[in-house]
Amino acid sequence: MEDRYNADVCDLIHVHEDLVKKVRSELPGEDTLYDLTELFRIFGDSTRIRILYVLSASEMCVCDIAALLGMTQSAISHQLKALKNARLVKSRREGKTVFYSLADSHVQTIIDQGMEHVSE
Amino acid sequence: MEDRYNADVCDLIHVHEDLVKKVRSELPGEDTLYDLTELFRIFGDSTRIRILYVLSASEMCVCDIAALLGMTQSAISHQLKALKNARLVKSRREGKTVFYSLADSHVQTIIDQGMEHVSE
DNA sequence: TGAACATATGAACAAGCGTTCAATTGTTCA
DNA sequence: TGAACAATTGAACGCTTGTTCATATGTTCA
Repeated sequence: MEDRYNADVCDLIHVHEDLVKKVRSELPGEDTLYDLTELFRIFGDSTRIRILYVLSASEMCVCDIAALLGMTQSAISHQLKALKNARLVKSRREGKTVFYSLADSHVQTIIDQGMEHVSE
Repeated sequence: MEDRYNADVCDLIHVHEDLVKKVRSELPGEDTLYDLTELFRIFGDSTRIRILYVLSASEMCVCDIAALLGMTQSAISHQLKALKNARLVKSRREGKTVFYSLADSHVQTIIDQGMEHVSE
């Protein structure tokens, strides 16, 4: 918006101007930032985390996941859609049944890192 | 709740009983699951992600962060509190100023993994 | 084709969350 | 001490979001 980045906020600038420029230039773009935030937002729900955990053990159909987690089929289906939009799970239809599984290895890695953090 | 895990949901069980037992036993406990979800929920906001990005470049005071991101001091302070509760940032007071920085290396790792996922 | 099952979808409601605004706490220095 | 600045805090307001309920789509098999 403005040139002097903090003209109307701080009286004193604590960081060096060149550092500010560096940070500014290294900040990811709007859309990348949006994607990244959206990704973590998807992880930030216990139902979805539970689903991911279950799928890390085995591919599974909607109904089995619902049963395993003690939730309605509809709720699980809605969340699976969100997980699929975020490309965290993929699906495969076999007759009437749709099997879901983890999309790639990043999912497991991210969860594992999170677990490491919380269990310190 | 019940013994037969899907008595009232599916007509047909698609996964093996022993697998179900295995998944059930491997599911983290309630409180661990809560902590993990909470951690990712904190990452799932663009303001907080931006703050973490900024702090990955350098420790910085509240006012500088607010200026850099073009937001109010109050908004940033509220989010810093959330980040601190999640042990993602730490703070250090120097006179009137409070400097914030990333708490440990997990933060960077988790963000990096997320970035890898979204930029595929 | 039609009944039965599995999944998906849309609308609606309640709960949770981020920002703002106003006020307070904490610190420095004249 | 009191004025000035930095940061924190609490209440309130909109907006988002997860679940439920009802309904629709898709598939199989008699």
